[in-house]
Amino acid sequence: MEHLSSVKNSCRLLKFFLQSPSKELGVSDLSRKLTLSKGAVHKMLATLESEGFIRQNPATKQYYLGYTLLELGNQVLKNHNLSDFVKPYLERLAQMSNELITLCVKDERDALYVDKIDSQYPIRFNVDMYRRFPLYATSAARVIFAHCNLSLIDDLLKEDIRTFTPYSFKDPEAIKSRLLEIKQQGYEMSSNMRNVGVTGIAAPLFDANGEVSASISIIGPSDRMLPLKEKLIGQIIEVTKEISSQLGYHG
Amino acid sequence: MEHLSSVKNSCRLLKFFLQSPSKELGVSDLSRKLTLSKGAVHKMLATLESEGFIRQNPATKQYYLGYTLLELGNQVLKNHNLSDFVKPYLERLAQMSNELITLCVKDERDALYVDKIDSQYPIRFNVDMYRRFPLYATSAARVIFAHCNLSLIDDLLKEDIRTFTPYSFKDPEAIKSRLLEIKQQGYEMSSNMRNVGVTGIAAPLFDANGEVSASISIIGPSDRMLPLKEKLIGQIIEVTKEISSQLGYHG
DNA sequence: CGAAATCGTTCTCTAATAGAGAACATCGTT
DNA sequence: AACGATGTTCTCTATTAGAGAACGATTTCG
Repeated sequence: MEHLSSVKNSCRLLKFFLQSPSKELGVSDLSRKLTLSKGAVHKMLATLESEGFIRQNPATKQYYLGYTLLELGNQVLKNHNLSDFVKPYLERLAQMSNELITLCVKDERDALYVDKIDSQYPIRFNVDMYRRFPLYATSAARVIFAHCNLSLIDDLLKEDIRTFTPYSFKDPEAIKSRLLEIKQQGYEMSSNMRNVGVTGIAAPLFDANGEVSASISIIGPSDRMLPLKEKLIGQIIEVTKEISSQLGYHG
Repeated sequence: MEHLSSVKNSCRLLKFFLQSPSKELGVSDLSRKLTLSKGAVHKMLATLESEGFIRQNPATKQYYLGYTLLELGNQVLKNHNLSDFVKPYLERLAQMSNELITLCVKDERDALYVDKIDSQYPIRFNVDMYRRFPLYATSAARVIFAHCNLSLIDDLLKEDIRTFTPYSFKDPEAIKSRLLEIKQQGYEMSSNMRNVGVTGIAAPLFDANGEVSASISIIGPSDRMLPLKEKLIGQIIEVTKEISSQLGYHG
């Protein structure tokens, strides 16, 4: 099955803005990074601009992401029924713990947070919403990862492991055995993996088919989280079980 | 200048999800609506799926917008400095009026709300964020429209006027003369144009070049807004003048 | 229950074009 | 003034985009 090359390259172009530190990018820069000719990149940009996906700064002649992408991104959120369904449960957890509560979903080989309720503490942890990260990187992601096919797990762990702190997993085998643990005990708790001094507790959401494609987590400073860990683990398991059964899961 | 046809068609395909009532669309449906062959649409969808812009529901075989678009849309918001800059002023207006405050921007021939602060009243008006609408449709948009080139104005008013209520403008000449009024008095106030029983008051933001590409508005139920209109007009003009001068405008 | 319609997918084929590369115009810098 | 960077425009051909037909699998309906 062949893909449309120019479409694929345009998608790569747009996504390049996600990993670029500057919000405006030039033709030459893009052509180098994407290893495409300047002419080709220019034609792609012109086409994307005509559809509102890209705009050009008249002053700098450089290009930036257009509002049409904002419209489309918002549509993705609107389509996402799970958030609406889960929201009341997140709020309940937030009230019980007063820490950051997140809803995390899987997308192919990545995970991302699609909803959250912030803690009310003056010192609180914050997550980047709507940004991809590896399935092994955070508690919320790992608890989903643990329920994935073994083939996906092996496949992903074959690649280079991205570490975020000195305490992050870096050995594929260590991750794999942790995933087994997670699956057995039904939740995941970890500290310092993604951010030093931060502890996350996460539990999976099962849908009617018994599949796990989302998770809920409580995240906060370790000094507040660890003393309450038994209580928090109990709460998150209770709530996620209730959601799963509401989703039609009989496990 | 030729555009890349497959890229253009893929953009059209993605945008079609914005105007579709259902969040999942099939190949046949899309091919009919876009007047493209099923084979071509299928190839586009497969390519977009490989880049995370589209996903397929295995159960229904239909397609829906992917999380990558959420990432990109979020990036657009992050890049948008104006919101950060303007936010404190919006909050000030919100405190003063306790009605919905919006930040509206122009994008080509459309306008969209990119930021807002909700009213605290139990009965309050709400706007769709990040959705395009015509430059003549709302107070917030018209106050921007009034400062556009005459060529753009004439161009846009040549097309069919979309009306939203029985009170919406539908005559191009009426709109044009209203735009002159707006430009002269420096603000716009209107009722029932977009939603019956709703009144909006809007004033433009001038940048350092004296251009208007954004506006701020106060929107609420007419029965609360109208008795206070002098006060509200004064407040919004005061605040927008302050923002404009902070943006480097000396007018 | 079986026929017919509709679906998504795959295939073939050629007219159309995507993309490399060179040339050009316009900057700001040295 | 010359240079190096940019964005833009051009030419040209190997590639491919997209129409249309055919496929198997579902679903619909008589």
